[in-house]
Amino acid sequence: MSYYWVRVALDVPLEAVFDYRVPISVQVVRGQRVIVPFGTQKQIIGVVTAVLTETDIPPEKQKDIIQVLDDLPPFSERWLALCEFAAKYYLRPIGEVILPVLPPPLRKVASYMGKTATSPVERLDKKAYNKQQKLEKALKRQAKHTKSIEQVSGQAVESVAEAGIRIVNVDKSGDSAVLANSTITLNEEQQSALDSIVNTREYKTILLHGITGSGKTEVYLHAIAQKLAEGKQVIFLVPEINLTPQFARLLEQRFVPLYGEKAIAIMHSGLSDGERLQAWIYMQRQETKIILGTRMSIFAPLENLGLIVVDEEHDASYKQQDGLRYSARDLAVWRAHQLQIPVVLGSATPSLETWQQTVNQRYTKLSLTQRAKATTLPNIRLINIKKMRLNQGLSPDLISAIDERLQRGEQSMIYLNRRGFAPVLRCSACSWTSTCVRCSVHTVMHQSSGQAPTLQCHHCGYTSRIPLKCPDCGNQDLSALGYGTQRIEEVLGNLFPQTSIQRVDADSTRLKGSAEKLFEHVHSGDVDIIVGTQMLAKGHDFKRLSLVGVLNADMMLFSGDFRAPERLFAQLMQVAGRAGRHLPDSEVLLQTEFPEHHLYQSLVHHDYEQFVANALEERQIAGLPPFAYHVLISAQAKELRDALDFLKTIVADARQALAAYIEDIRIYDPIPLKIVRVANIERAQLLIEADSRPVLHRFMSVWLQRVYHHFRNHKVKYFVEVDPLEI
DNA sequence: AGCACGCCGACT
DNA sequence: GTCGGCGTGCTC
Repeated sequence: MSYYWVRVALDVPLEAVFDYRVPISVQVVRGQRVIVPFGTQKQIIGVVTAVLTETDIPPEKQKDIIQVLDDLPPFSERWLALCEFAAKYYLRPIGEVILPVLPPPLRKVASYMGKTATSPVERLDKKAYNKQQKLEKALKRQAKHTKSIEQVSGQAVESVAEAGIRIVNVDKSGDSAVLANSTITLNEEQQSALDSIVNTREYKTILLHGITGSGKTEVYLHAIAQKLAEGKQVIFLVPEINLTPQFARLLEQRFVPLYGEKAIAIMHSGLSDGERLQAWIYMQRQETKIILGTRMSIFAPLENLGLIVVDEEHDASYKQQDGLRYSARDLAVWRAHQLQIPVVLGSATPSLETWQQTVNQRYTKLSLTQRAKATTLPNIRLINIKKMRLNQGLSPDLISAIDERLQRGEQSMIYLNRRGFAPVLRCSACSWTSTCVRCSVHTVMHQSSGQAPTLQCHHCGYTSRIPLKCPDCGNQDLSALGYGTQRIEEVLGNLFPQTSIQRVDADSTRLKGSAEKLFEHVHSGDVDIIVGTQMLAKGHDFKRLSLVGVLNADMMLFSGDFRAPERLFAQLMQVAGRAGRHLPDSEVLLQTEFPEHHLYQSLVHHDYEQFVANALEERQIAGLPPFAYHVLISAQAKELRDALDFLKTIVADARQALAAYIEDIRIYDPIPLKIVRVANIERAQLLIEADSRPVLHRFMSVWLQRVYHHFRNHKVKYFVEVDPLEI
């Protein structure tokens, strides 16, 4: 028998490619999934990246593929090129890109090995078919009874069927295309931004810089409508799962009547395997017109894209923090370039990387400077708390401002980025503070209504009861130090006993789906005061909100890395933007000990451009991104020493063996992470910096090959991150 | 990353 | 004797 070979991408962390033998009678093409044997025990699913007429693998090592999976069309060249680029750019093997982006049923052998040995795709199709049959029967039955009613109501009727699927009777004859967009008229700025987007017929990255409330969403929706009308597909990225429901509603309202249910797919990590598979199938069969979702949606296998939208492009959530550490925003720009289509990056506070690209004319900047609704920007006031006596963390100004809102029947929001009751428990007699046994951090005191207080570690999740006395000196007077959302909720409850207070943080929204319910509750208007963390800052449009109080902003001012101010400014702009979207005389009160700080001064004047000019100048002087490029290697081990030694060893190797490459590269000293130990693992990191990205990449790929082959050490695990956000 | 293989100590 | 601890090496 004669054979040929295929190169298969596998989800294994190995810097190698795997060639398998295929009998000539079996057809396999690039982009197809195959089941192959791996090692002595396992069978795994891989993706064919090349078809070969020969291989270097010695014959005794060669194995045959087990099965070719053809339940979906093969992945396209363009899609594979996207994955190949991502693999190369983020310095990972191709299999670690391709397989993890697939819904689990498509990449797990188990889903093909059941009793009936069918494919999960077929099973889902069958299920959908049965549902459809059941539905049609039900509709027929219903039609008999309700014929007369339908005649009265005339046209499109929404009906909820037994099977739980919503059917929309599409009225194809009517002028619903006009209807879909005519609901809101654009102002001049919005219109000209829209024109600029929809008239683009080639690659262009457009920064849509619009203050909160300036109606970016409306511009997106109009642009999407236009591209869909041209028969194109659209990717719409949002930073987090929380934001998908509200955008889904908007998109469904406008586009389901025109294009049907399947036209909109949702994709995020909160979906079940089945839901993800279903969305993926519709996409790969090109039935989807719009994919709305979080970062993973940038890998949507759509073939006829006309536009990519990245909302809140500055948001750190676009960067994946484990596995393949990709930036969905950056891949969006790459994909737009590949396809020669426009990509819109929207933000009120663009990242410095994006802004700098508009300065050097690589990206096009479009600005929305007016609030779409006729409200003014909130007045931002800095409360100098340096010499002020606070009442349980709250300044008198803030308390009376809240009181005022209560009198007027308006909503207030207290924002503090710190969940729990108090950040630490302390012994008033000795120096004991509550710390985690597994991590080098303080444990946080938690105490919410009716529940026993606990100490929790926010890094490893370890939870314990509150000690009755100090473990060091036996003193019984332990005090909760500082304020978290739970404590502020309690304080507000005491100050304003008759009011309805809702806390919104990771703890109050822990259960699946409860976040959405909670936000609905807030929107319903029954809530007078909202207390919460950054979950509140993003996207939500609270109609009755006219006061935002910000409590611990200073904490972020000097903490963390060189990007901390940028993040803080974006966060504060965003949270300030919650106020006064609908009500006049709205204000933001920010408690700070440094009111003269230029960041706060820019904030008071709603002056992002001043802030960004300042920040860019600082970055340029310091030789930091966006004027330089970073790669970060982090190492973990039981003992910090081992992690540091590993990093020192590979640096020494680079200096010795790669002297030719290293000339324009700056390698910093390995350092322990600020939080050295998490879950009993100690961590260190190494920053590599260069002024040229190609130079940095060339060096890194050569170096990492050496590290992989010569310094594998089972005591130390290491990760490589290109363009790290936190260093 | 898994998984097997292999070489040492503790237990029925 | 054998169960199982995890160091070492391999996966087409």
